[in-house]
Amino acid sequence: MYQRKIPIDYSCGLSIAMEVVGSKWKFCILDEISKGATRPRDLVKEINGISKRVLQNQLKELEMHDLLGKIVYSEVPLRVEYYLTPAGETLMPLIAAVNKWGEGYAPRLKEILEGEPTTVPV
Amino acid sequence: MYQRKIPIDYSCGLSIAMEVVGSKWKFCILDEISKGATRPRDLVKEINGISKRVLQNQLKELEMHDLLGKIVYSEVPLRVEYYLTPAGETLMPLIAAVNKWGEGYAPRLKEILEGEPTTVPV
DNA sequence: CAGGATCCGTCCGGATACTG
DNA sequence: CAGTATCCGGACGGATCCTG
Repeated sequence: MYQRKIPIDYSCGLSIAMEVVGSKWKFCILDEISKGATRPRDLVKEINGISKRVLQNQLKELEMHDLLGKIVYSEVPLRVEYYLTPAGETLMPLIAAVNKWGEGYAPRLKEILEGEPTTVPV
Repeated sequence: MYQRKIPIDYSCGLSIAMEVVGSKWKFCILDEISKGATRPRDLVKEINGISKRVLQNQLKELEMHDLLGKIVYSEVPLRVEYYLTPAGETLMPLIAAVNKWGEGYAPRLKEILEGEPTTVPV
């Protein structure tokens, strides 16, 4: 199993939050699930650039942290649906805020990454 | 240099945000700087578990993304101070919200990680 | 389809040493 | 003190195969 090098600082909200949702994908996953993409297959399809394997890991962690729940339908082929737990729901306003911030920041990032092509390249 | 596997989706706020602040340490760094720990040495001291090397990387990225600015005083020994840019300031409400969420979630995480020791161990 | 296991290359990050 | 470079072991993640 995974062993932390340093113990969690329960007194620091940021540490806690980063421990639980501080990864590149979790907000996206929670967001997509809230929008109705409840099955792993759909999530892989909807989330830009995530692989099946990484998704599975993230889902497992989110479930372990009680942010996601899971229903297994014993059908053939197998069907599984994830849903937001009450704890997961509490993240939605945060995710919305982060999303909004990102939208506002987008032009700046674009400028930074693509530079100012003031002169037309030959 | 660093080459993305997949192009950034500028239309998705979450993608943008994760690209820029989606790492374990950046919120902590910005938070500490806003609290007055402006020098790298202080940041290493204040931030639980970060190494000098990783800090330098994160500072460089934050500066590159225009969330942090930097003043170099030509003293001996050298002194450098980082500060929040206006763009960096726009993150503060978000960081506060994340921090607050983490505080609220802390008890649950503790319960999950440390289990329920209902019976007293010998 | 969900998801676990394995192989294996890549990259991250700690330790260390050096410069201005 | 701040910042960069190098070495190097370990973790991460893609590709693939297999099961229920």
